[in-house]
Amino acid sequence: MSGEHEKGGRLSLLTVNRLSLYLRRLEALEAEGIETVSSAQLAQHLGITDAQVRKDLAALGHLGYPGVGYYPRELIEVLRDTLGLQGEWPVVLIGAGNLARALLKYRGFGQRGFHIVCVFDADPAKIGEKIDQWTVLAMDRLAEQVAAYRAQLAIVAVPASAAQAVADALVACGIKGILNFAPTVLRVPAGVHVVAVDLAMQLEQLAYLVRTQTGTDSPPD
Amino acid sequence: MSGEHEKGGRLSLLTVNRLSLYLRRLEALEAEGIETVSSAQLAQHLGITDAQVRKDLAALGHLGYPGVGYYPRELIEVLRDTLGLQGEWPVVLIGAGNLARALLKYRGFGQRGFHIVCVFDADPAKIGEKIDQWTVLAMDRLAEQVAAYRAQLAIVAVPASAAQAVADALVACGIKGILNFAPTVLRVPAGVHVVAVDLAMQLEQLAYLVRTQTGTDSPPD
DNA sequence: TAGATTGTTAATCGATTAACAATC
DNA sequence: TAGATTGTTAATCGATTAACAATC
Repeated sequence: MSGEHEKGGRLSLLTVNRLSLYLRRLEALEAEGIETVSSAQLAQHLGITDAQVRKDLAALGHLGYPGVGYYPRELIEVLRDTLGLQGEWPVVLIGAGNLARALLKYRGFGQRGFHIVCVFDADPAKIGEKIDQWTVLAMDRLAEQVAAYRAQLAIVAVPASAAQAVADALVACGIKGILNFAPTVLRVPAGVHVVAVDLAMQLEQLAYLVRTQTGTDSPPD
Repeated sequence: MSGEHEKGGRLSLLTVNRLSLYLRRLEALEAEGIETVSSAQLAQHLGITDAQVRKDLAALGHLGYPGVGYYPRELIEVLRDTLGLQGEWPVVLIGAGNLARALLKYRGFGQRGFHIVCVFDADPAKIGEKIDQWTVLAMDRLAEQVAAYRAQLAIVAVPASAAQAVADALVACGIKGILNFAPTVLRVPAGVHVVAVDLAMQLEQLAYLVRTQTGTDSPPD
């Protein structure tokens, strides 16, 4: 219905991530009532080159107007379409610990059409517990719920020691994408995707940047 | 004292991230009592090529033994040194909402020498509140605490609308690295580093992967 | 010695940028 | 028309991989 001759799933993940950032910025601009925006303006906001912005957007079609720029309203539509954000995505959450609870309350997912439909935990003490609108379910009800909601995405927020077994169970249920918060590498078969959010690794990266640029040779103290 | 002729701060961030993953794997191997490991074994675990592993590790010195492999014990030492994990890193946390609380309880940071030394929030209702060992402080005490702990790193876990002002305050205090959880692009001066953990973006990336590989053209329902 | 594995080179691959004709 | 800005090409830059001599 929309985006007839899309340019396929050929976008690199680096590009896809930038598209997410463009989308967010464009939504803010539209909310401000801005009518047009140039590649140079978008680029400056994100701290990248204008050529990069044009190349990324040109991959989605002829969306810009020479001499004018881009219309946020039009671009938002195409970006949502490209990123698959026009529909709703049911997501199952595995884990009911501190991080999982924070993710349940995070508003950012819902804004993008991602809805956590149920929460699971292996700990018998947590089963049946109410967290806002959710009730923690036992792991043996995973397959049934994934099927009922036709969920393709899962968030794994369990300890590293349990993560691989959880991933195996998710794959067995037909889950196709896993957002993994456990600090471990998950092995999944081809056709299943894992995106890792590795908090300690990110902090290590930051520490490396600071330590190697500051000129200070070691952390203080 | 350690790592005399280090090969400098020339490592790309992609490499640094892989070093973090090698380190974690090597620690697990050492705990299992494994004496040697080859680049091929490390590569298989991470799903990358053995040439990549050797190239990454060769950048840190001649650490491998032809015909033998690498000794986890030795490599761990060098990796910790390279990543700046030999000392302790005091970190200030801005925000005392759900995500911030989850981060306070996250054990993974402490294992790597990152310690959250204090927590700040702008909401007067939260000031003085006790969260485990921490007491939520007012933002006007930021400069004093950053100086007292000689903190160089900060974690920003506040709403997007407040994030830039928080970043500005952190920069003014001399913070050199910011781990940003707010879904917004932070502008900071040269010499200050930002690493973004953008949860919605990561989920969008996953949705893109699933949608473009499954053959399904749109999310279910 | 034979077998295993490294470190490194050269080749490949992919992503970014500069530049500019085409367009409005 | 003059000015602004796109889409795209070619050049550049950087990261990954294959291959293999050197090493133990």
